Amino acid sequence: MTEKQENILSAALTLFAEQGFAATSTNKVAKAAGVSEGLIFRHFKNKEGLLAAIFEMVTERTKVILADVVMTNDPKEVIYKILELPFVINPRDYRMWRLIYAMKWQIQQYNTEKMEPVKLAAKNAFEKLGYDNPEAESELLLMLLDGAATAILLHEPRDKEAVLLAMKEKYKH
Amino acid sequence: MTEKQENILSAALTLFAEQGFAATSTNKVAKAAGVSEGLIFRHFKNKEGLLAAIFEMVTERTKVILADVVMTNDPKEVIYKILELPFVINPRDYRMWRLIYAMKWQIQQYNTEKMEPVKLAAKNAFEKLGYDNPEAESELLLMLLDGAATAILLHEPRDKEAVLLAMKEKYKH
DNA sequence: TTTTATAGTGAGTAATCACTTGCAAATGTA
DNA sequence: TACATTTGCAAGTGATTACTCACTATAAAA
Repeated sequence: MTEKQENILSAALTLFAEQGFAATSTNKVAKAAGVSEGLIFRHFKNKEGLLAAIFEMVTERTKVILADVVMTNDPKEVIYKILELPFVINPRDYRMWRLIYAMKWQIQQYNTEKMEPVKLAAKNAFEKLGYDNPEAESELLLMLLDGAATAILLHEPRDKEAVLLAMKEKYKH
Repeated sequence: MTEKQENILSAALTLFAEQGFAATSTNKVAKAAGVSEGLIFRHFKNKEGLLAAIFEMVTERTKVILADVVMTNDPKEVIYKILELPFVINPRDYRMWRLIYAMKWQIQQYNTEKMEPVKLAAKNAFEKLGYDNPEAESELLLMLLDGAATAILLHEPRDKEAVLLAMKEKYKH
């Protein structure tokens, strides 16, 4: 991976996240990355290939982040760790997550699959804790996770700490 | 509002929701609506004007839907009605909501303002019920609402009824 | 009847789109 | 050194883009 390749990926990630994939021309990406437009196609074949490369990068990162949750044994800790996820995102990664969340509405497969192991871990935790309907509870937890992440990425709630506390409260017993 | 104007708005709504605003050409909209391309610009000035007209339509509809929640007095009923919102969406309105939720990531102002009265009603309800931090609780409730709506619009959870039940359970006391 | 206004068309327009090509410079590798 | 490969650029390509313009159709008002 040369420096210019990285520049292209970084510029594309920013622009795709800010303006959307379709609204971002390869010309804009090239200018933002400080390279010729042709180089994008040399390295990534076409515009979709560029998006695919970004998603590959993203998938690797998310695997690392989510691994900790899935490997946890204590059921209550699993739930708490899932709830904490959106609150411990590194602000440097915001553009990455914004891209993922925005693309969800255009491309289906990318997001749901990625969270499947988390959902399974949650379901398992709820089973261990004796919840009435672990399947529904895990579905609900992922909805909450999604909603919290959206709020943080879009309008940064005033008192994040208090919101997290209120969330955990709902899963005390 | 002539029939062709309505056709344009309806076709644009569908296409914008399915493929995104930027990825939908005015040519496509005209063909789907069965009118000449020029007519779009006669009635809506430009492509953004078309989007603005759609959002105006949408804003009127949401006002009607949300009015019922805001006018409710009993605090527990307010919370339940907010939670139920995503579950009682008319499937015919799915494309409308998908467009709104997708556009959230490109245009900021449209969505947050619209939910402000709901958030206020929720905060008021939590205050009446003696919750520790009504501000944080109302923020959390809106996150949950957002997450639930997203799940329903994107991948239609298996047992919606059970999820709603689990949600209400969290606000029993 | 003439005028005015609105609704609608279809063929343009310049600009921008994703993408290709030919060629030069840099970088390995023997 | 010589040669092969990769990296990079500039200048293209045809297709598509949002939008304009000159024009017609309909119909109500003057």
